Amino acid sequence: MRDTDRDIIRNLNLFCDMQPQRFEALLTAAYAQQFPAHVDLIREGDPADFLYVVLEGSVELFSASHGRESSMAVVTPVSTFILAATIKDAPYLMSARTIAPSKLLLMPSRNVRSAFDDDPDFARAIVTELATCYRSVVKSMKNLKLRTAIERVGNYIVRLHDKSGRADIVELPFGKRNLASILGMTPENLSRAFGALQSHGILMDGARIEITDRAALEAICKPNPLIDDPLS
Amino acid sequence: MRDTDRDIIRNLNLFCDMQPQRFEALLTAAYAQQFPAHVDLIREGDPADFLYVVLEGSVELFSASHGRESSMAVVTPVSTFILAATIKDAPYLMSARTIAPSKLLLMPSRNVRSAFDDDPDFARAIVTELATCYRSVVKSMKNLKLRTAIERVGNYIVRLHDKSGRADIVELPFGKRNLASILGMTPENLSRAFGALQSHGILMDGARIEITDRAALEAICKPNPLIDDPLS
DNA sequence: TTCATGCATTGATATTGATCAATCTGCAGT
DNA sequence: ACTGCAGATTGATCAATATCAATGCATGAA
Repeated sequence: MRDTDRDIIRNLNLFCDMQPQRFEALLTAAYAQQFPAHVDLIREGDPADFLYVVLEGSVELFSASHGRESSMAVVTPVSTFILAATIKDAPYLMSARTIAPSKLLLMPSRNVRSAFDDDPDFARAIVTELATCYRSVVKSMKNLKLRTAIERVGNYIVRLHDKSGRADIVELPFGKRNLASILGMTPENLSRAFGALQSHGILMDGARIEITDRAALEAICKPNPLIDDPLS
Repeated sequence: MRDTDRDIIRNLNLFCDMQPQRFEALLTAAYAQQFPAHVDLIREGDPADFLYVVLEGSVELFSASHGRESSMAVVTPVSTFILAATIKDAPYLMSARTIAPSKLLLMPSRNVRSAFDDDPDFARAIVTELATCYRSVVKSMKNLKLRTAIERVGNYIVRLHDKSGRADIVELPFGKRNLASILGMTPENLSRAFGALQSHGILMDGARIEITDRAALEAICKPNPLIDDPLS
């Protein structure tokens, strides 16, 4: 593994408090690998053999049942995914595939679990990480249950706007097909929602969105920090 | 606090590995309290001053935003709620109210956090608990995104049936209004879903449900262990 | 008992969002 | 450049679910 990757991982909240020799041991058992876009990584129901860290690119977590399929989340650098399955030594609840060429780190779950048993600092870091993941799913669920499709799309744009430091123009970080599924709607409806929002402060141009009237946008989509704020 | 309560709490996965004196310290700072039905316990956005344990009764976790409201989960004895907020010292993401007369244990969050800092065994127990909570929300989300209203209702009945040890007749553990909200639909639609399922292996009578043809019920609602199985 | 209240049910209708179909666009590969 | 393909858009229609309204049915209080 390249030293730059090593340092990036080392600086993750999850690993930064680990005892150095434990961290090295964990890394020795792990390996980084480059994947092309649209490659299946894991399949729900399979045993959780590895904990994954996204170093570059992006990964879609999705789930399917009886012919239907839905995206649950997109994981971007630098964060882990399927930590809960790894910890519980339980089957994955979600499948994963790359949506862009991606560099991933694979850590054998057994090693993660034993590090977690031996290193109280690591265990604590995992608690915090899991609590954050939990709260983030709860927020997604509130987003789904308490909002209409248009509100979900509007708030997604508001968040993008904030993440960009309120730039006039923001760009969708992945395809509309994926976004629609994440937001719990069909691509057709996402398209129509974008259309409808153009009279409420935005201007679409392909994957680029110009925010022309933030106040109007907020008026229509009613942001709520207890749903949208990634912190808190 | 009564000794029986003490023993019940002590036997929770979350607390059973704690060092005895830490457990006692935690309990000393905590207090049990009886609440009538339909009492508001916490409001989303408030600081997480206490970790709650449901000893008796049942508690609804719900959330509201701009006039809409939705139940997220019902917590029954013996389990904790809002653990993630307590750990992160972050505001509650959900509100809580009793739906039946309930006995609750309130543990000051500061004490929980310091026990978690000092006691590696407790920290590990919390990890497991949080991982379980996380996976349970993910399952709820899959349930919502991958299924129709009727399938959600059907699978809810299948789960009830299993929990009862496959008794011929099961009883809804709380009101249909709450159930509808949990399952992401209106009470009217829940009513209609029950009606529709009567031609698929069940027989409704108020809050009592007779399962007359489990196979027919499963055929219509297509259970999936990666959504419905509380373990795994 | 009687009333009032809240929940459940039922039917009619409205709205939302999904599906289907056709077209368009932009990019990758040749 | 051309071709082919996947994704995006648009419109028409359909299905699912919500809303509104009316009624019925319990339960508990007076």
